[in-house]
Amino acid sequence: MTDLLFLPKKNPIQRVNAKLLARLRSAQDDHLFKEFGTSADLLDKVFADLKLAISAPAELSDSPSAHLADMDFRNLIELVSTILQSSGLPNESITQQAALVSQRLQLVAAFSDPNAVLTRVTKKVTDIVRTFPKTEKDIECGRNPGDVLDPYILAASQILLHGGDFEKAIETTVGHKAIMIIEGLLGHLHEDIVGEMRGNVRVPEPRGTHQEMLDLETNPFPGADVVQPPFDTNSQLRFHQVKSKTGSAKGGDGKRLGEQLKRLQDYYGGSIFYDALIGNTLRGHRSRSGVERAAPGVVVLVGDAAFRELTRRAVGPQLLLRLYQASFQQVADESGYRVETMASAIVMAFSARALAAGDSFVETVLDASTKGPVEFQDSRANSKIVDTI
DNA sequence: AACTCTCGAGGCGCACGACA
DNA sequence: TGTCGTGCGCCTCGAGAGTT
Repeated sequence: MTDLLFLPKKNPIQRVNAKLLARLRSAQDDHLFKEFGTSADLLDKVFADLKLAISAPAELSDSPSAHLADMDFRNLIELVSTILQSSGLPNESITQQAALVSQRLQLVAAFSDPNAVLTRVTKKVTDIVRTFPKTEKDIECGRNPGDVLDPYILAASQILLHGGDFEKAIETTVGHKAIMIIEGLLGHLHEDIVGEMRGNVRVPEPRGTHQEMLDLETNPFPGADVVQPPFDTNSQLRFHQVKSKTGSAKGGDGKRLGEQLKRLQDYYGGSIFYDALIGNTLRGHRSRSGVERAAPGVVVLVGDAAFRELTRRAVGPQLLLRLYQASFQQVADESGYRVETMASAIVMAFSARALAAGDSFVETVLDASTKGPVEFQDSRANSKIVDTI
């Protein structure tokens, strides 16, 4: 059994389940400066990945790898262009190659295995895009039978937003639903991707019962999304709760999450962070005070400041965008999903139904969203729902 | 195995009290 | 009186637990 480095043997973190312990241990070695001593080493790796027969210029052998890895994307492209030029690459291909090299460099800086991450993200996005609404069934009822299309919102959208145009209102409904699906996707994706970055370990909470109970074997880090084990004698064990935006946490969440973070700190030591990736100010933060009250000493971060701690790079937001853009484009090309196409098909279905019932569109939605057998609608007639349809 | 239920997550608009 | 900080409710989905 290997112990985690830079932490006392008696720290309970040494006794978390073996699989997780191994991931924590390997994260301790997974750092840019440990893999690449100099900027030249880093650039040579990128050239090799892209099968370019070019070597990094000698002067980069004197600069640490972080120098290249932390360059702003535009400056990086400029530098790479110069290097490619002096390497004798034909002028016409330099712009494109410089962009490719720079993108790859940012990915290598962020992940030890960028290809695997890109594949996983693309698969996840593909799966989610498949669930975008396509038929009238998809917008009439969510996956929970209780989530039906609101006919009053639909009427408001038709009349207030689209000058009475029903098809436009359906487009908005389809788009709104798709956006909500995307919100859910990205919220989870951020946590996953940040957890896969160098030096980090993603620690999802187990589902089901006892989600909040700390158990070294089954649930060692309740309240943390990402754990950063120390990478040298001067660094600390760090626990992060990661949110997309400051407003994501609902009332009471700050308090609950703060209590959990506090418990982790009391048990394992180290420092605790409450991060929101998107946001440029702490003003208007909905749960800052809640988390601070419950966990005095917690570090609350938004935007760049959060990315700096989570990615240990100066260009964290760019790293994430690079990955997403590559993946979204690929999935869009394959799926060909268009809100307008879906909406017009859905309106045709509604139209047939309204015609059959001799009603207007919204009227049929109103019926579908409010009518049902009494035993489905009245708890007095329904001690236990028996689906008889 | 397939379906349903349940709980908690996501983001946002809104209300309300504190404060300048 | 206007702005800010903070928490709640709404509507959505995901996924484990429970049921058939």
